[in-house]
Amino acid sequence: MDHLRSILENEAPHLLEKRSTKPRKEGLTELTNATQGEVVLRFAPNPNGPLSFGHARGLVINNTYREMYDGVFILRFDDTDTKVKPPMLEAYEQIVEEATWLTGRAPDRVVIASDRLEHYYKHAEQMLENGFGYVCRCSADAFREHRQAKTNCPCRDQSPSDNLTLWKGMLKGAYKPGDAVVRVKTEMDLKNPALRDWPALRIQDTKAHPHPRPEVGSTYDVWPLLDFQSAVEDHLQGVTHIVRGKDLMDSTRKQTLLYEHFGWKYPETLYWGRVKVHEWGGFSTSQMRKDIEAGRYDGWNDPRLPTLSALKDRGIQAKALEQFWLELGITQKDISVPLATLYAHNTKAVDDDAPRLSFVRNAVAFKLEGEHPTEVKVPVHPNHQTMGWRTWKFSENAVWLEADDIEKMDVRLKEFADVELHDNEARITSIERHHSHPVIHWLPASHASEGILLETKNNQIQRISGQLEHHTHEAGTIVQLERIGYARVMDDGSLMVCHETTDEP
RNA sequence: GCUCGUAUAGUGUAGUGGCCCAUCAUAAAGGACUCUCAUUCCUUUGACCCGGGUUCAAAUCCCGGUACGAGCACCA
Repeated sequence: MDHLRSILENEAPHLLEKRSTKPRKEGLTELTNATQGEVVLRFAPNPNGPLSFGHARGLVINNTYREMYDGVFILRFDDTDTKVKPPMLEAYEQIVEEATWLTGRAPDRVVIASDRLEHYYKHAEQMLENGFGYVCRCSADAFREHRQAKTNCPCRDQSPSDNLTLWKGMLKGAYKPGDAVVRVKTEMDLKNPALRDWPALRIQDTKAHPHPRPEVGSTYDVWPLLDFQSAVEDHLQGVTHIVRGKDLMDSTRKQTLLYEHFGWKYPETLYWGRVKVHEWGGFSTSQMRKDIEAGRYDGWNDPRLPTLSALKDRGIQAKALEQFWLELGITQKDISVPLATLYAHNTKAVDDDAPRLSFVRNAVAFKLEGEHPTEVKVPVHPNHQTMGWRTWKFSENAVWLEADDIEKMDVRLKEFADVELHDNEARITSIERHHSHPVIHWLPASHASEGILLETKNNQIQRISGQLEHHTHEAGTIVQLERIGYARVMDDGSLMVCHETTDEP
């Protein structure tokens, strides 16, 4: 082999040159059967809480396809469970706002499932009339045995008119939750047990568990299950492509069977795998809700929580989230990603516009000794002088230094002077930079006030007090604290570290 | 248990039989620039789960194994 190579090197070196590599695919993979301008996509969260980090994937991917194909993006609230995962009234509005923030535009259409029960009823009736659905009065346990044994349950052979009568009974409240359910007829010997005569609508006690939307409240007792509601709604809205988690694969199969009964064409479907974040592990809206109610967290935008609002409050940009999710793309692999990747995107999104600011943690006062100018000018941003200058005038010779820095004897006060430190005195040895002393950040007492820096570390919120440079940045501005990192100015004037760090276990 | 799905550097990802001694990002290490431990730039390290088969040719196709994940709810 080596011999051959040496021959080639002499005789035909061009054969050894690396050929140019295939261009790397840009953006998301093409959708199958997609026509420009005719793609309809939807993202359907349960409004049982505000959006979390994981939801951002659905929003970003669907919205990106919408842009690629000049299509329609529907935000749909699948709020058909009032007991196990009850919707939260405030979440409806918040989710629309968060989706708009993340994608940079409002959804083309907002659909609320609980507004559309009549449509689902109508299709349930069609199903019963045409004999591909039936009202089943078996208990869940009894049916489970039929499912396992591949045997028909006694209700399966009822005539359409019997089914319709029973259905009217369901609507009138003749049955309690669990006593009757509408099933879609498939085959009881299908290979996948999950698909066998799956349930489409059930009864919920909305007196005990009213729907939180006042216009719905306790009006209805018969509610569709996700597989049915989603399938019918996708058809009604003309959805052409569905991108969703692979946990819903069986749902697709169930729904395809239903579509065949109705004679509809099922949308093209793409799946992604499960995503975990190293720092958070798994997370669920229901669990977060419990923890908040138990007082373990301080509301939905507690910085320790992986909600979109918490991320936003910490200064994570919509652009960074978008880049992050697009980079992961759509694979069915279950993955675990570090937050560092998100932070890298966020740094890129934020750095150019982040004014520099000095924050001296655990500040220690020093007296300045020696000749020096009466003011110092430091740039707002070292790479963009157009952003202006910060001017610090000395009204007294007092400066603040960080506790961790004062162990060093000789330091360079950034942009100012070389000093020697001892006994809370900082003696100026030179204004020009003569030595390679470590450069530290600092503040003149006349330009600093008490400040608080908030940082989440190891799932704890830490409040670090110190001296903060005077500034006029509005709440919401992302600044860079010199030698510390990016932080967001909060409403109360404190600063929140954007990119949390975790100690190695 | 049954059903379905997935396996490429530490983490993600590109790759659809020959442009592959495998792409890009991120992380790590080193360096340049810099009056920040920032930004920017450069360099280096580092991977096709295992075993068979098909083929002139396999990361790519087929079979088997293994690992991981999901579904088997009158949740979404």
